[in-house]
Amino acid sequence: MGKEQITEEQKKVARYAKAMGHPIRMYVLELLSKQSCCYSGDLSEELPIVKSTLSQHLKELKSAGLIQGEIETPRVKYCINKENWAEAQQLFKQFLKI
Amino acid sequence: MGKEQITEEQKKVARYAKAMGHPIRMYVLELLSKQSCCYSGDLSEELPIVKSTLSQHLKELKSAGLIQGEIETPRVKYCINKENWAEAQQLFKQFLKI
DNA sequence: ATTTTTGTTCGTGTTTTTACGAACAACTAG
DNA sequence: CTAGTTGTTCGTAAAAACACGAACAAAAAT
Repeated sequence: MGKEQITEEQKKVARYAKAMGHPIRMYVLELLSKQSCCYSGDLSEELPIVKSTLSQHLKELKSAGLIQGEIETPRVKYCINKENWAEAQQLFKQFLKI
Repeated sequence: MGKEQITEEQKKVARYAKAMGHPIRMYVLELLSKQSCCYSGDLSEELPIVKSTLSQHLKELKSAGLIQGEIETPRVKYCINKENWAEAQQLFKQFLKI
């Protein structure tokens, strides 16, 4: 077994891909990438999961850097993290050669 | 909590993304998408994992439909699954709007 | 000062993922 | 027939992902 050949870029794409690797999270990302923002409650109404589970998925997307949350008491407004979203677009574009 | 709003396309992209969601698998996919084919042994030499673990990752990629293996005794030649790779390209392109 | 609203966090349990080494399978070479 | 080569599968273990309900937190409304 040789030395590590895996690049930082590959790690980054893998990290983003992992965050995208669940239907619920894909749904959220697709929605946010279209309209840029929404409230957690709106998602909760549409999706077949309890709010605590949704909260976990949003946390996962946040920790991957793909979204960000802003408190607007008593609600939380979630938006695409534009900077990282752009990076993800770029990385996937390169990777997929599209 | 409302009805299931998640589309089949979102499930498909999530499935592909999940398969891409590990650095080792990203490495393999990127290599195969460039040169179309390679032997398992070549990968094993380059990557910092034991062969059984590599075999598991290849199995995962295969079950996601992104690669396919062909026995060339005593070796196994792995290639991109062109049809599904094209579908993945298409789906990500749509999803990322790139 | 309560109650209500909106989400997060915590505790729990189940399932899946990841990784390793040993054992096995299939075919070739000596 | 016995080595050797190349990968897969099996057995195992540890970590992470996923989902739920209960409890909690923060601010607004009554």
